[in-house]
Amino acid sequence: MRCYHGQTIYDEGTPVEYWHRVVSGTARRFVVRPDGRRQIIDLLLAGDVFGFGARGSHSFTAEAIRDGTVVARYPRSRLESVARSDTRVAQEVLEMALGETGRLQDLILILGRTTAQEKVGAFLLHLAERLAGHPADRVILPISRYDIADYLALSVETVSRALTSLKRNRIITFTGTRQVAILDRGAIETSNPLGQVGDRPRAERERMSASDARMFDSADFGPSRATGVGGR
Amino acid sequence: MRCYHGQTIYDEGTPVEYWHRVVSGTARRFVVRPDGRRQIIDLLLAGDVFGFGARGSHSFTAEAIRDGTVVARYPRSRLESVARSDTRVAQEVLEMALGETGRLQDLILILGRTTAQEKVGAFLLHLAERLAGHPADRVILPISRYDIADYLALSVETVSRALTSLKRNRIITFTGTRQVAILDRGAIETSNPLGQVGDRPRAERERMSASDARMFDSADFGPSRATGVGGR
DNA sequence: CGTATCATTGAGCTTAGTCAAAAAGTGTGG
DNA sequence: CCACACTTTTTGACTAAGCTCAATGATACG
Repeated sequence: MRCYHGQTIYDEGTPVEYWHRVVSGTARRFVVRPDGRRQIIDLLLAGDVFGFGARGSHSFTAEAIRDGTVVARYPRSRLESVARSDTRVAQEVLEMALGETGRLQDLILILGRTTAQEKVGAFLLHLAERLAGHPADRVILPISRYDIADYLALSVETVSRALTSLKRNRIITFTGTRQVAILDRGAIETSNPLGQVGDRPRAERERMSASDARMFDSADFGPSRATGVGGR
Repeated sequence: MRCYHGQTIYDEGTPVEYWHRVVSGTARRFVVRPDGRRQIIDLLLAGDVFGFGARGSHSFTAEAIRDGTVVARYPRSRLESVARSDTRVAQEVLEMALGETGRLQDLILILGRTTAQEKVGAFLLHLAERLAGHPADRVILPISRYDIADYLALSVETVSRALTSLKRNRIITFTGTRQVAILDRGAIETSNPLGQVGDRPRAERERMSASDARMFDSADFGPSRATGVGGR
């Protein structure tokens, strides 16, 4: 199945009939909220398998991003009957599902970052690694700033400004609007809103102390004494 | 395995030896960033299966939240050998993996919301549904405001303010600090930073136009003409 | 009844969103 | 080959929302 830019692969709400794999090109899974905002929840690159989340109907719409994107479809019923008889196939099916899980976890980690610069920086590292198959310091962005914005839950302007800022701070460079070179990987990975590193402000100081204290306190008592709603 | 508040179920970086299921109680999977900030990427309630993401070693730490949380462990090797011979088990294993995927997708949708009030509101609906097994209007929060904050990537203060604000707007009520009643479900689901609804500002007006135009333009030409890096 | 933790509220500051417009690519047809 | 139309990207000014720091209640536990 060869797709053009923006072509729908499957629609939200339609029954799950196939499993899909991106052979080449780029695609996205997304929802459009009632307020018209689009949220991309999964960015699909060559080799990625997708579209088996819900057993009933699709929770998201899938679209090709780049012209010429090729997507392979496997009939669900056939794949599952084969999996029933061949456990190696069943194993592979599971592996593919885990691949999707991994992508979603990565996105959650990126979305959890505080500043736009961190999000965009983490996204670049993530994308570079996925495209190259290993950590790399050059990326050719297969998607527009708009797509990045909808993927990171930021506005386009903020994405653009974050990129400019990263460039000004010599953390990345551009060899073209969509060609990025990562200069200072460490600055992205350990980046901290206030620039300082290694202070361990909150989790250790305030929150972990609770768990730690309790762990040491009650370790000898074994499995606790009370459960009442509200934890401790 | 009966756990106390804050007890580690498995540690980040350790090999994956078991699959886990929450029998009763509540648990969390999280990472602690270099800056000390904790990010919860998965909230685990009774019945949830977890801990099979990476095949090598765990990417996250798992901890019990409430005293008396009971977690069952299934040796990975045994489960997999059984799955190899029994395809029904293999099928179930896949179902469980899909359950995790669903939770992650839900979180991404929540994190993608713009305002704190929307995030917290969506979280309440999500939690109510998971706890009751169906959409419900009463929730007893099994976790603290701190946990909510780390789950939604907000500060505790903002979570607290969002709850107060939802209460002031008669969208929720409290019958206790951790007991919430949802009064106006619609106000949460369609909530919009500016209060207006149904305008479809951006995706339709600016972005979709691109895809739509191209779809109509090139639909008859079939699989496109150019692919060059950078798409359109 | 102290002593933690958990929860709420206030003041000031930083950051991202919004609105608006200009600049830089990209492809098309004359 | 160049001018035009369109999209993508960047930048500016202003506004609004969340984070930080700080302090004050509320609640559970020993």
